[in-house]
Formats: sequence, C-alpha cells, structure tokens
Amino acid sequence: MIRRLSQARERGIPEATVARLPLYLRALNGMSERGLATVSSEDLAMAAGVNSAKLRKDLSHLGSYGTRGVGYDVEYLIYQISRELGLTQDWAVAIVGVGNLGRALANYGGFVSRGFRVAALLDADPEVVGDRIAGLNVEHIDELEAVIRRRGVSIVVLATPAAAAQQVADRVIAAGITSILNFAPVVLSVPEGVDIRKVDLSIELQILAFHEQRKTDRMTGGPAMAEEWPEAVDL
Amino acid sequence: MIRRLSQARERGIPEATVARLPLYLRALNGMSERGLATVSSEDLAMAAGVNSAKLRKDLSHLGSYGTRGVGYDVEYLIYQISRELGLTQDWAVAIVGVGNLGRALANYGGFVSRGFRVAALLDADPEVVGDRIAGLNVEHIDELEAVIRRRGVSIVVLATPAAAAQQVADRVIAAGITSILNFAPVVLSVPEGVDIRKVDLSIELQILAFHEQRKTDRMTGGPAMAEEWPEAVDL
DNA sequence: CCCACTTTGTGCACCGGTTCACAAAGGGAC
DNA sequence: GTCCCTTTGTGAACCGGTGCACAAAGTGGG
Ligand SMILES: NC(=O)c1ccc[n+]([C@@H]2O[C@H](COP(=O)([O-])OP(=O)(O)OC[C@H]3O[C@@H](n4cnc5c(N)ncnc54)[C@H](O)[C@@H]3O)[C@@H](O)[C@H]2O)c1
Ligand SMILES: NC(=O)c1ccc[n+]([C@@H]2O[C@H](COP(=O)([O-])OP(=O)(O)OC[C@H]3O[C@@H](n4cnc5c(N)ncnc54)[C@H](O)[C@@H]3O)[C@@H](O)[C@H]2O)c1
Repeated sequence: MIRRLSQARERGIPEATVARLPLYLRALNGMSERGLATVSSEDLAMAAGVNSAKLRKDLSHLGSYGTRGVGYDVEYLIYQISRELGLTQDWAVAIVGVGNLGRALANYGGFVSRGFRVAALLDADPEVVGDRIAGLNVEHIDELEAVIRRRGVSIVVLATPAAAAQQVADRVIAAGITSILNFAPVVLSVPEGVDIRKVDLSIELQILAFHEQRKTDRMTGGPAMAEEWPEAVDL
Repeated sequence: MIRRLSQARERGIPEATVARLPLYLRALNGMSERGLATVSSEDLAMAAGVNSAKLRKDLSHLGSYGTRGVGYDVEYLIYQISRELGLTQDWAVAIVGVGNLGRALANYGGFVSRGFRVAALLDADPEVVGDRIAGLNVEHIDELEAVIRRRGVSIVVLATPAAAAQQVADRVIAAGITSILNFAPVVLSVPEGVDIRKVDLSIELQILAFHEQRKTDRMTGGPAMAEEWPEAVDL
C-alpha cells in the first residue's frame, strides 16, 4: 500500500545522480517562477541540458513521482529534490581565508538563496581579523573550534593559500567537521568519512587549453612530428 | 624505429585522463622544486591522490616515458605533460564580468604561473569600466570583439550574472572563441565544437549537504518515515 | 655475464553510468 | 466503459573507466 516508498529508494542514490539533482532543481525553480504547474521529462531534461532518459532514471531513484501521460508536478518535485538534497534544513557555512576569493564568496548572494548561510569568516592575518564583510566580523583562526561549535557550522569552505590548507583542514576536521569545499590547489588528505569537494580554476583552464590545442592542431595539420625532448633541458 | 610515438598515442586521450594530468603536473612541479630527479609511479600517485595503476595507465596514453626498475624522470615528464596539455604556449584569457568574483579572479596569481595570462577585463557597467584592476583597464563589453582580436584571446571566463551569461556567451562565440569557463549558474547552450566548463559553487555545496545529511541521518536512525507531501502545499 | 630485484606497461575482469527502446500506466474523449 | 494518446519507469545492451595482477624490461651487484 505504501506505494510511494518506491523500490529504488531504499538503497543509496548514485553519485552521478546526486550531482545532477541541483541542476534539475535550478531548472524547476525557474519553471515555478514562470508559473508552470507540470513539466514533462523531455522539457525538464532540455532545460537542465541532459537527455530525458537520464533524467527519468535519476528521478526514479528518488521515487515514482511522475504521472504517466502527464509529467511531473513542478512544486512537488521541487520539494522532493530539496528534501533529498537536505535543503529543507539550512546549513551554516564557515569561510576560512578571507582574501580575494574568500571575500567574493562572502559577498555572494547566490549562496543564501538555496539554504546555505555564511555563518562565520575566519582568517589568520591580524590585518584582516576584525574587518566587517557582508555583515560579519572576520574572526581569528584561533577561535576556529569555538566558532564552529557556537554557530553550528557543518560545512567549511577553504580559501586559504595552498600552503595552509592541509593544516587548516586538519584542525577543522578535528573540530568535528566532515564536509569541506576546498579552493586551494592541493590534494588534501583526510580520514575516512570526511567529504572533500574541490574547485580548481587552474585545472579547468588546463583542460580547456588541452582541447583548444587539439582544435587548432586539427586545422594546422596536426602537431609537429618531433616528439623528442628538445635541447633546452637544464637539469 | 620511432619507438617513442607509442601505440596508445595516436588516438585521443581519455577525458578522465586529461582531467588528471594537471594534478600530476602540480605534484611533479613540487618534486622538481624539491630537487627530485626521478619518481616512481607509486610515489607520484600518492602525491596526486590517485592509485598507482591508474597513474601508469594515464601516463601510458601519452607515450612510454618511464624506465622500468627506475621510474619517471621528473623534468622530462613535466615537459611531456605540459606539451600534451598545451601549456608550452601561453594562453590569453579574458574575464567578462568584473564584479565580486571577476575581481578575485583577476587578482589571482595562480593563474599566470601555469601559462595563462589575463589579457583583458570586460564589463557592461559604466561605473566599472575604466577601473584599473591587477594592472589592466576594465574595458566596455561593446569592445568585446575588438579586444578579443587585438589581444589574441582564446579562452573566456564568464563571471557575469546568470541572466546575462547566455547572451554574452553567444557574442563571445560569434567572435570566434571556442573555450569558455562559466561561473554563472545557468546551462549555456552552445554550438557543436565549443567547449564549456562550468564551476558552480552552489552545486558543490548541495552535494556536500546531501552527504552531510546522510551522515547525520545514519546517526539519528534514518530520516522520518513520513515521506509524504506535508500540508504546506500552496499551488 | 648472469641473477635478483624493482618498477613499468597492459590484458582482463569488473563496475558505475548512459542510452535505447518499450511495456505499463494514467488521462481524456466519447 | 472502452479506446487512443501521451509519457513514465525500467530492463538490457553498451561504454568508458578502474584496479588487479603479472609478464616484460630495465638496473645494479657480484
Ligand atoms: N582568487 C582566485 O580567483 C582563486 C582562484 C582559484 C583558486 N584560488 C585559491 O584560493 C585560495 C585563496 O586565494 P586568494 O586569492 O583569496 O588568496 P589571498 O592570499 O588573497 O587570501 C588568502 C587568505 O587566507 C589567509 N590565511 C593564510 N593562512 C591562513 C591560515 N592558516 N588560517 C586562516 N587564514 C589564513 C590569509 O591571511 C589571506 O587573507 C588560494 O589557495 C588560491 O590558490 C583562488
Ligand atoms: N561571487 C561568488 O563567490 C560567486 C560564486 C559562485 C558563482 N558566482 C556567479 O558568478 C557570477 C558573478 O558573480 P559576482 O558575485 O561577481 O556578481 P557581481 O554582480 O558582483 O558581478 C557581475 C558583474 O557582471 C557585470 N555585467 C552584467 N551584465 C553584463 C554584461 N552583459 N556584459 C558584461 N558584464 C556584465 C556587472 O556589471 C558586474 O560587474 C554570477 O553569475 C554568480 O552567480 C559568484
């Protein structure tokens, strides 16, 4: 009778699906704003930039929330995806490292819109500590553990220089945090059970450069055949 | 005889491999600075945070550059990976949208270090145009095509609000650009042959939240069994 | 020159994810 | 109630990528 607790639901949702749910959610929010009541997998897939079979399979992992012959109820689906992603609660985020990037992130509005609240800013530089940014006081990194506890922080964004990142990560983890978004260009080593996601601008550019090179190579007739180590080897 | 143009080399390198090459490169640069001459797949894999079989298979796609019983020559491998990624030339990058994020990117040093040069900053806001940031004048978006041509820009970073991103992308592509790094939270639709990579902070946080929720659910004995649409459905 | 040791390069089995294609389900018309 | 139309949900084939495990290749010592 409890048909709604669908078969596929009981065991975990594939990682690839999780990564796409926010995309669907964004598209659905747009549709909700435009007053659409229902949407077909075809249309939603189009809006999210994926193939419709994939979209249906993804949604089927959360349950059987569509109506054959009709589509999905926009509001209902928004609710289900939000719940699945844990966005029905709000999350306190701390940003550690309030430099160029940390400031940009702190001032960024798109954050709050989706249940994330910047609850603390932390830095090691006495020059920076005490600054007021986006309505928050920058606190000293020495206060890290206390601040995390006091503000109920559960996600930490790392925007320190690469050299400091591992050390800060260790402290943050010791303080009980298990979700970290890392902007520093280093491979963090963390214990089992801690989730790290990284954003690395430089890697993205290098991947683009690779493909760009391929494209221009193709036009100019391939790379030079000389695949050898050129003279300039100074070691 | 031309043993070096290895078997695996002739056809394209797997996308997953391309995405890891920058990681290896970063690790190798660290080793080079510390004066290491050679490195084993085991050690390099460790430093890059991957499994050593994967590393060897990745490298084998570029050619057979290791020495059995010894390992890889650090400098030589740096050169080969750099060449493969197209980092032996330098790339002129334009940043469109010089707000919070655009400024942070413009001021970011880690860029230049790897063959990428911020060659132009563009914005639509007359308030911003003319500002001098990181040694560059912010130019008006009307100048887009001319600036791209004049500075030899081949990669564009989009840091405009979401609402403007598609429109800017269209113009940039019309101007001949085929590599775009998009920070705006929208799915850009682009013609065949144009490479888009996106960085979406909000998606990363949502993925972290999903896992964080799972972790805490596990401790508190799973989510409430009520999977139903709660009362508050206002449609 | 040969043997013991190290480390690469890769064949192969496996796995998660994608896509196709279709049966099953629901809606609406009459 | 029956029929037709639309659209979902999913079985199954396929595909790219991963990791094990080992033969091949190279080094160094005697
Ligand atoms: N700015 C960008 O666009 C950009 C892009 C990609 C990656 N990154 C990376 O993000 C990180 C931050 O970049 P940024 O440009 O903001 O650098 P930044 O130097 O402007 O800021 C770093 C901040 O971290 C603080 N800090 C240093 N050690 C600390 C510690 N132990 N604890 C707490 N705070 C500490 C510094 O005081 C400084 O305020 C770097 O790792 C950088 O490589 C930046
Ligand atoms: N700031 C962040 O940390 C952050 C994080 C993730 C994503 N983003 C995304 O990055 C983008 C920029 O964020 P931001 O915080 O810098 O916003 P912002 O409003 O501070 O800056 C946007 C800039 O783009 C300019 N602009 C607007 N329309 C333009 C057009 N048609 N052509 C050229 N320039 C135009 C504006 O004048 C402004 O200077 C947004 O899409 C945002 O969602 C920002």
